[in-house]
Amino acid sequence: MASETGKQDEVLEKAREKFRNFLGTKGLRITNQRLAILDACFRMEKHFIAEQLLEVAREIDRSVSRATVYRSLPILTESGLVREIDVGRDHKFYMADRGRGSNRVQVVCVNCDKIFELDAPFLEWYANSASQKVGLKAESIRLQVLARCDGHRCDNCTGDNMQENAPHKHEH
Amino acid sequence: MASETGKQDEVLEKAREKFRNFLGTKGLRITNQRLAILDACFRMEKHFIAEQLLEVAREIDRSVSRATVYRSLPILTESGLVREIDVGRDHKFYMADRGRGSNRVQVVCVNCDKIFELDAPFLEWYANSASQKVGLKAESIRLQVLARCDGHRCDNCTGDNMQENAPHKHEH
DNA sequence: ATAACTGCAAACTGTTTGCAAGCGA
DNA sequence: TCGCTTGCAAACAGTTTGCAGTTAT
Repeated sequence: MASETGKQDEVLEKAREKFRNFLGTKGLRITNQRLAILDACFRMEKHFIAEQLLEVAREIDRSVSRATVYRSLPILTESGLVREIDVGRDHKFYMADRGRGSNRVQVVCVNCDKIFELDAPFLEWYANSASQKVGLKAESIRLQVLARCDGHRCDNCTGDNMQENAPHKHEH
Repeated sequence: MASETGKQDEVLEKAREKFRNFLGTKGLRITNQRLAILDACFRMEKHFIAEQLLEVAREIDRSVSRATVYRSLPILTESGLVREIDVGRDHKFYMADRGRGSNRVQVVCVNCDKIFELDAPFLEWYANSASQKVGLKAESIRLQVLARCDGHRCDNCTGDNMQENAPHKHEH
């Protein structure tokens, strides 16, 4: 448990440093609110929406406002520290990027709204291939499956939320 | 050209019939507005948004209102006559389903907002495989590539819109 | 010092909804 | 006739923005 916590701290420390660097490079200022929002992102184990982020960020710094959360999310996304995951539901989801990269499939349960993620290494190659076919240059890719737990509720519904994926290898 | 038009009429006639059947089966009523909206969908060559659909539907039946368009789209989608394509931009896009099925990739140009579509037959298999891994049952899948025309504008930007795809075979 | 940043509240945008009137079966 | 459908306008939800005060550099 101690080593777990230590590992998380290390991840957070790296993220903070990367964020400071990013802000510096871009000529943006390092503010308490931005740091609080970054920390909040990494406190979340799973995918989160802006409103939840606001809540957690406020636990860290009372002064954080909704507007600042919304203004910070694009910055965090651009810095690569946070991934935006739009599954076409009501809200956009976000998730701290803990180094898994973005070649992933999201399996979204339409019953419980939870998001599972799986690795899909072939995605990058595929994006390039498809873009080239129409004369464009790939920038990002998104592969999502809407699915449901037929009748019985899925593990995720009943138990707690382990949607923070299990990597798998099969890529055909 | 005559044969082209003839073919389109045939497609439309089939769509109307399918729609009538669907409505009947579901105990929904066949109204002029719903028929006008269906026709409008098939008048659009490319992807469209609700507002554009309203405009065209009104050319067919002056009385069609925005509310009815929004209320009809889910019905049309459920009937399989129209596909909903959410690319995570501001609007949702829709497109009449002319029998190509839904195993397709969308390549979205971030410069001109146009959507190219390509066949991706492996998608269905992949959706099932991924869903199974997390214990769910696949319902629909979505594969999208955001891309840009690096520097020069893409064919689609300059010319007219041929985003109504070119099928391709490569599926690895 | 000064330009970037912030919170607040109002504005926006696409979509949904309540309601009374209309109309298909 | 009966109740599903409709148009209208108001409501909604998530997000963005203008502004005046605050703060990092």
